[in-house]
Amino acid sequence: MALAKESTPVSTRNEADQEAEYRAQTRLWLRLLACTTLIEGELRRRFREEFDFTMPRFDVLAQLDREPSGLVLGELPKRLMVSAGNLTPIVDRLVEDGYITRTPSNLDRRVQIVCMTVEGRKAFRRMAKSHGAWLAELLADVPADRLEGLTGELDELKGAVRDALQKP
Amino acid sequence: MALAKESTPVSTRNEADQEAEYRAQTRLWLRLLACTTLIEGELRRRFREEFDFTMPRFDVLAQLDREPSGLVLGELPKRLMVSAGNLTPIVDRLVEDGYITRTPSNLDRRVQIVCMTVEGRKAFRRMAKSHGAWLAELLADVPADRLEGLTGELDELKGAVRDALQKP
DNA sequence: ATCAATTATTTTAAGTATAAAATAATTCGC
DNA sequence: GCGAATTATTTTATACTTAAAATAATTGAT
Repeated sequence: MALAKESTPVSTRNEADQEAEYRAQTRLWLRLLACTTLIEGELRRRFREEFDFTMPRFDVLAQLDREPSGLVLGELPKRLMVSAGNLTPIVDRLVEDGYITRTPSNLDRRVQIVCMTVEGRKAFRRMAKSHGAWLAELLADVPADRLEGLTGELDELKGAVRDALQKP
Repeated sequence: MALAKESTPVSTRNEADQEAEYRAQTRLWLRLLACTTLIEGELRRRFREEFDFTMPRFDVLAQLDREPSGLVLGELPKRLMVSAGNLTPIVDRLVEDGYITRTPSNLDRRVQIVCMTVEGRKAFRRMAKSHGAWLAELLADVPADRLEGLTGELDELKGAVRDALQKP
């Protein structure tokens, strides 16, 4: 019988193999986490220092920048993977600071529409430019051809995880 | 001095290339962030549901599990990338719940030594086993040979980012 | 038209993250 | 040994996350 290395049924695999895969999966997860926290921490720090802004605040502006006519408030939590309860004070403060406006819809008075102000748009563009430059600085040593490949692999990883979450 | 990196003189690269690399870098970062938050969110949720435990609490136990004779309290923030101020209540509660002990050192009474209790060790092993199984479930669709390659690439990415942070 | 069910949003509460300031103990030069 | 500097830890303050409960407006069935 041939020693099929791939797709061997789990029942016929010895414990050592199982353990090895466990370790490989854990290593992958730890690397992923390390890379993300490293970059995220630096971006967050710079946002705070340069603009007194947090990432969620920036993310809200980023969404609104793509919607010149504004966005239904309830759409933001869906797009940003942020809970609605958490969004409220963030939007409150963005309104207070003059970056966005919040007005009730005429069609459905439960719904509120948030829209970027002119100054908000200007401020966002400035921050987005810095954001891009910071990322370029942090990723400067990653060869351009590697960027694409890694992005694709992460895309597949995301799909695999999402599928696994769908199953049960 | 310009903000952007200049491994190739800017003058010889056209703006479109520059923009393309910016976009590729941003895409990579967004994928990285998406994968991590997806997995992290699921692990966090299960930890809470199954064990009423948070990731930082688990991480502290994971560190102590490798140190049978205990660990100087001040060592934990360094290893876990968690601030000392934040660690205090976490350790407080682990002590309160009987997972660990905290005793002043004889040699240096400023220093406290934290050590896992027998029950703490047992509880940790149980949780670690679940953690491994959850990860295996989430990463089940990632081919074994891809695991290694991706881990290696992320290692290089981490190194590149770390180098970039060192420079200034 | 009215009332229960649905949907949108806000509030509340407990926990965690981060940074800065405060407190406490120790070490080292003198 | 004494006292300033260092180091360890805690406290404080602000912000964010999450889930659950509360509030408010609208829809749909009768």
